[in-house]
Amino acid sequence: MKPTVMSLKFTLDLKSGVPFYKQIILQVEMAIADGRLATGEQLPTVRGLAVYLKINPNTVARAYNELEIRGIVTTQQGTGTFISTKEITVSDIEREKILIEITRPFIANARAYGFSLKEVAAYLQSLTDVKETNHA
Amino acid sequence: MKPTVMSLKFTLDLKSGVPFYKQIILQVEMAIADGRLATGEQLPTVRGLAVYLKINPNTVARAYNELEIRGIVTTQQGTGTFISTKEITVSDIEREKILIEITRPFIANARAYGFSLKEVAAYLQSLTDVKETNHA
DNA sequence: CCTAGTGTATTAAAGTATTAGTACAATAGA
DNA sequence: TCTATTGTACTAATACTTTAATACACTAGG
Repeated sequence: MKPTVMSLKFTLDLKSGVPFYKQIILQVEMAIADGRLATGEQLPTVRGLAVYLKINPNTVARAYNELEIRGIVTTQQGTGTFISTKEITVSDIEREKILIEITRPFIANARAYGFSLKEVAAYLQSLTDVKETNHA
Repeated sequence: MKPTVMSLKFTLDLKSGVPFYKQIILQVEMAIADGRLATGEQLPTVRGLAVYLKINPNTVARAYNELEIRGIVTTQQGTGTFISTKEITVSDIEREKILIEITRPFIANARAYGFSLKEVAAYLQSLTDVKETNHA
């Protein structure tokens, strides 16, 4: 059975200010993350989802395009859009870039509060010690 | 001696596509993170930096405003903009509370990007190793 | 009180992002 | 091949973002 739009429960928050295509991306990513969409499975068609959400097909297509750029889905004109069978792998360099990006403002903030880098690092380290006893 | 624009080496990349005000925010954050700007120190004045970068004062002001919203700087009309000094006279317990408060969203963010706590802690640790060789 | 220096508010121009309308193109299967 | 189904391209309308011009308001020091 083909995955239906309904089974994925797509919704749009019109008041959030978040662009429709970004909301779609987010919901696809979440559906993959919690297993509602498995690798190889077909996404709702561009038109099908567009009709269901009462938006233009191009908006859905844009979401799918960005997901393809990120390597999350594969699209085939005339056939459909599918969850990539490949693992989502960003390069180590890309990954480090992201880590730097999100860490920088945190460190700036911590220092603004009078914490030294060393102190913050030690705290983070102490947290890992705690967590390790819980699970993986 | 008041901190000068020159001593912080502000620059704008006109071709990057990154908004000027975001570039300024980034450079202030980095200056704090690596110790070139300490708590209590004054940032370049809105006008001073605007003239130096050949942009409108409002653009600098916008950067400073966002930094204030993030709690990184404090502005006083007629006086200047300063790196926040929120540290004073809090107990160790209060201090740890603050650290937990500011660390929690950071960890949440990092995990949302697929980084494990261990991984983040290790990265922070690696940063301290570098910085320690420089100064306090 | 005045003045030089500081940040702020208002408005407008230009660029960019977002979405939709419409038409086109590729694929699979009868 | 034919046709229904799939994604795509192009264009334009609208809203948002970014920056600047200009004028205003607060503060410290003489």
